[in-house]
Amino acid sequence: MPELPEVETLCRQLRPVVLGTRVLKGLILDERLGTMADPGGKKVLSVLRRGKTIELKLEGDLSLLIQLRMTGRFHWQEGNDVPPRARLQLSFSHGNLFLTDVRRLATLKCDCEGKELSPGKDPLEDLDHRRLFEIAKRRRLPVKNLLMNQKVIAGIGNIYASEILFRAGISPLRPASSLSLRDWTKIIGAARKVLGRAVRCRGTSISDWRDLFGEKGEYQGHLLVYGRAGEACRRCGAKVRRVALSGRGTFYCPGCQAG
DNA sequence: CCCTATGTTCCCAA
DNA sequence: CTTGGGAACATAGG
Repeated sequence: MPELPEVETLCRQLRPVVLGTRVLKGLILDERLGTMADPGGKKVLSVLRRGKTIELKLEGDLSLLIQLRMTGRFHWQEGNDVPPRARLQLSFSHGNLFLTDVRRLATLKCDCEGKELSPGKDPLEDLDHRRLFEIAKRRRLPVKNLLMNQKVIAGIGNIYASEILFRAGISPLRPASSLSLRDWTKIIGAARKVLGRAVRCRGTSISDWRDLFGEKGEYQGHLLVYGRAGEACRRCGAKVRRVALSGRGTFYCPGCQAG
């Protein structure tokens, strides 16, 4: 479920809660998650977002890298009740951090080497239209698929890709190679606007996304095309269309995104 | 039974 | 070797 704004929301909420405090105990509750070096007794040094990955850096060069994938969620609970579908528990003196996950697709990687991750560029920081143009000019895949390539841009998923392209006025079906430098400038501007606002709204809760404290986000009220197939475009009144690209629902307005 | 679902990775064909 | 698409992963809901 979580894309950049949802993961960023979790990181921002986690920091004041766990930064500088000590993990008392770490428990893997679902074997499928894999193994983890014992985080017991270690202080949380930083909480970082890299694309859609959350990195908890602990003392002793121990990093926990968590990808929530489709249905992974973090919960902070002051009591010791284990929520349903819990897969990971980190206990602190003042509460517990749980990872729950209905579909069990989330992953945990434990890195004791202190290695740095190298995902794509972050759309809220170092995105450069010239670089994207160079990457795109030899690619024939639809521009939406390139936007969702985490090695190119880290953090954009299926919901925000449609929203960003709508705001940029560019059809998601266009081959990446057909975009001009100016098109990429528009996309970067739209991405910053959409993602920035979504972060301030604490994400999009159209089905089951909830933040660290179980609260819904508010960006679902700002969606202009995602999930609106057959409804009138809020900008031009044309019917919003849904097509499938690589099996993913893709929404756009044929009026506003003709080119 | 069918299809859909906010993600990533593996496999295969071009 | 690269590119891009589909299946798989696992589960729920319409």
